[in-house]
Amino acid sequence: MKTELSTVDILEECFTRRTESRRVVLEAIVASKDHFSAEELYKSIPHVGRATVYRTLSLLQDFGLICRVMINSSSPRYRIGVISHHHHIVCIECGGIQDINGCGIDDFVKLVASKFGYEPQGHRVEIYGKCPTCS
Amino acid sequence: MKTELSTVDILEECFTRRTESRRVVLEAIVASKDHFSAEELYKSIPHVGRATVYRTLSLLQDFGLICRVMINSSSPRYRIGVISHHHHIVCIECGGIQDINGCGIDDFVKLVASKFGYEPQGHRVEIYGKCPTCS
DNA sequence: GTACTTGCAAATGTTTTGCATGATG
DNA sequence: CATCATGCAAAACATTTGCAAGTAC
Repeated sequence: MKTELSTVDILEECFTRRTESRRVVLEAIVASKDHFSAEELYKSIPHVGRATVYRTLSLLQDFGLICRVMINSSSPRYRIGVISHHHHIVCIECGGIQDINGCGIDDFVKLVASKFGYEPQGHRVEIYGKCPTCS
Repeated sequence: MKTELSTVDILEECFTRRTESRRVVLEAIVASKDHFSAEELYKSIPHVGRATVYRTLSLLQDFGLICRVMINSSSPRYRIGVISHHHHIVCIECGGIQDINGCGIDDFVKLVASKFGYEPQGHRVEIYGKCPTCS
């Protein structure tokens, strides 16, 4: 599974205009190890307006390059990853997020959805618990 | 599966004081068919202050009687139910939410968590798709 | 040059807080 | 009657929008 994102690729493919501001936002996102809030992102990059940060986040979300996760705070946090087929395991102690893939989740979801007559378009599976380090 | 909530029971068990405002808030929540936002709830009940609505929601969440779900809007929505073991299927068309239980989800979660060395404390599974009516 | 982007500031929306007043046990 | 809860208004945040100026293509 390669989540490697080339900022250049994204700039080329997703936006109609390649701009310095977007490049900076993208780099900050790619550099972020874990989840972040819009405001945190904004504060971490000087010289880029708040509105631009929010607008870029919104676009990236539309393109499915980042996704929103709700941990415990009231405001949403973002992280790199596709929202529509999203599953991770969250540590309630340190807040760390780890991807879980290839655990038969996709099949499981498909099964459950069809059981309810739904046409599955996406899913989100979040498991909360203490990670090995914290427990 | 009985999600039957007696407002009186809740008033008795969860709060140190039984008040009219809390009763009204609880009734509005129980009466709500589906998910709702804090603001919607506030507007639906006259004579109860906004702060009281938020405070009551917060308390009920602590008690695990309601849970927050993020659909697509930016602000969180609430619905009756336990957050720690929560799974539902959401229609992306009409926004309807349906509980999914007894599909082996608990076992599945336990399996995945242990695979990653996590001690599972809770989980959230959301499946998105079009419900039979909307598709 | 045209259309898309930006940054700012203001508008909008949401949630929390301080505090005097009122209700509960 | 002590304590907890309320309602209001203000404060604190978070997000969106309007718009003139700047930039990419």
